[in-house]
Amino acid sequence: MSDPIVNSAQTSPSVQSCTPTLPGFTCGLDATLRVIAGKWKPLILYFLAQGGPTRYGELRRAVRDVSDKMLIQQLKELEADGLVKRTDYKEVPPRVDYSLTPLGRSLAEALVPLCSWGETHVAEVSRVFAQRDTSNTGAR
Amino acid sequence: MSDPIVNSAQTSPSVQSCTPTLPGFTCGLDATLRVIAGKWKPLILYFLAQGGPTRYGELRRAVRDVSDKMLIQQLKELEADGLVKRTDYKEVPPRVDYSLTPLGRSLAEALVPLCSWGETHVAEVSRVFAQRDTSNTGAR
DNA sequence: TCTGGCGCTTACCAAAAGGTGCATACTTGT
DNA sequence: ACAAGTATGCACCTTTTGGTAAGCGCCAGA
Repeated sequence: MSDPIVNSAQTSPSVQSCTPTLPGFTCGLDATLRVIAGKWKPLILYFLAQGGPTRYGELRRAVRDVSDKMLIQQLKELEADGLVKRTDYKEVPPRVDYSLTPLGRSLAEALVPLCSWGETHVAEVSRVFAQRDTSNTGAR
Repeated sequence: MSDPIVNSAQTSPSVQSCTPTLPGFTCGLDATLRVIAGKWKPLILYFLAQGGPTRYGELRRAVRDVSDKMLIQQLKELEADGLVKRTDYKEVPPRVDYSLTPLGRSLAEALVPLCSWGETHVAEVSRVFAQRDTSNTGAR
């Protein structure tokens, strides 16, 4: 029963700030991930962060390839989770817009590095995907 | 100073750095998200970033609730995508460990803000989930 | 009048994601 | 001898996710 794991930790140069025990989550990242789980949520948050209050239709066109069903659904969840605020101007042709709550805004800000990473490494990412597609004919 | 975010009061567009048109992606965030899609990938990356080279079993125990199938699968993808490196010491009782490539490390670093966000807002997040659970008996 | 847009809902389905459990080849501890 | 651990693979099956298509009430423009 002696511990066979000999972790020769050689001072990780960077990245180290995850509090070990949170109530219910393995770490802060875990908690965050559960909130932004969903194919479009990060994109929605990010878009709203950039554009300010946005009408449904605009959002729909901005987040490419999203369907009404999905967009509405994710927006509802984000709203229920207190990340976005829905404003319904009770007008004749429906008019509604969505904006970030302070909490949502803070999350959106935490997403910025991911966006930057993506921009910086588009080349690698593209290569990766090209490979994924050509390397097989059915799996995945 | 390195912080691009100018968090002013409100109604002002903070968060703005997403290059409008990338080849194939709607923006950098989109690209990133496709790479880290998968329930456990961010957690795996993050954990590896903290612990340095890690053996399979350790990882397995660290990322709570993950099954062998899933862990292996995601590790393979991460490896194929050039984010992690697998080292197989061809030993008698199998011994393998995983570590981040430079690319993987850079991504892991971009995840740090998300982790911090989660830590900072555990309270809110917990509330959200409690609500999700109690607010219904079948939907969602 | 017919068409189309607005914001949103619903029913129905296909695909993907993920879980369980068994198997492997070999070794070490009991 | 036997259970257990090590790193994976595989088959089977359930759950979740997401997409399609249709439609609704209302009004403006052709």
